[in-house]
Amino acid sequence: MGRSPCCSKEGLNKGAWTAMEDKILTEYINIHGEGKWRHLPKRAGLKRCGKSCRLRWLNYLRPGIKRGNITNDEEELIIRLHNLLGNRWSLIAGRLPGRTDNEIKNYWNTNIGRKLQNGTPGYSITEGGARSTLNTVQDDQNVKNQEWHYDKGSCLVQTKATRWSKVTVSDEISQHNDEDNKSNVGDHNKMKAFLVSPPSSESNYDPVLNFMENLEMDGNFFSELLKMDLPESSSCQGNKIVEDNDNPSSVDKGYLSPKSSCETTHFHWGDSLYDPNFDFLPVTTFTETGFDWL
DNA sequence: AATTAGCGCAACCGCCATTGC
DNA sequence: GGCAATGGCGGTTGCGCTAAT
Repeated sequence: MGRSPCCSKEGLNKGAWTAMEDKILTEYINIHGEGKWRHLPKRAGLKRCGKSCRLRWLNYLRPGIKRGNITNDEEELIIRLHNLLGNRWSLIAGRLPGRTDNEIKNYWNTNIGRKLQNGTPGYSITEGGARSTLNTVQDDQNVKNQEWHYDKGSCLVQTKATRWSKVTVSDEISQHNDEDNKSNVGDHNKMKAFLVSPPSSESNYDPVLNFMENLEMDGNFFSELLKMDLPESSSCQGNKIVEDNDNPSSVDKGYLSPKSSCETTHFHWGDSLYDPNFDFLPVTTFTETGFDWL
């Protein structure tokens, strides 16, 4: 017996939502909160599928949704994030406050993707980057197993979102940067963060996604992010990787991997990630491993 | 003015992961 | 551990609007 549908399709409205439906849904969620989507339509008196209600709420009615007018900063960030993450719109949307995955996906398909496709000046994508890599391996069995994929001469790609433990970017970052500025070393990329490794069962650990998925942004995030002097994407060429099992891989992209479950480690942008006090395997520099997306 | 083509976007669909029993 | 329910995601579709012919 196959799975039952999420809801009966009979007698349900489809297509565009009416103002009345929006009002009913909004009022119901304001009172009862989100969740229980399957039962929501019946309880709220809506002739809609639960999934449809969820989508309508998340993409349109939810408070704080920004609509239209993707700014240049946002567009640039979308491109960079897409270069790293591929078509993982929800992850990308998570870094753009007020934007939904659907909106970003649409924007990509109708604007950026077309510009890239047409070779519009100023629009490019890292050779062999996440998007192209993902497309080439999409049907691979490994995708279903959430394993890492590597493409010769390209960045690494994880094909599905994975939960990671928390990363905290501490106050020391600003202090550290202040010190750098005072000493006039000219290295504004230095950034100290505390990386809390995932449980040992989560073997596919990646610091970039870890950082991405837990990074909290304030109003200055975009401007600060775009001001950073970061390496070119080509820097990912020629690096070697050492995987969890200590077997060197032939892939060209560096990859940080903890050997075991552990507490907290420190790293600097621009510095080697290897910390003798921490059981990380030796890898390439942090900037060369995964932050070429910026 | 009528028709057609292109575009943007909301919504739907199917698959997969997670959760709860 | 197995199964069903639920939630979430990415790909795709189709409608409505607008510009071009």
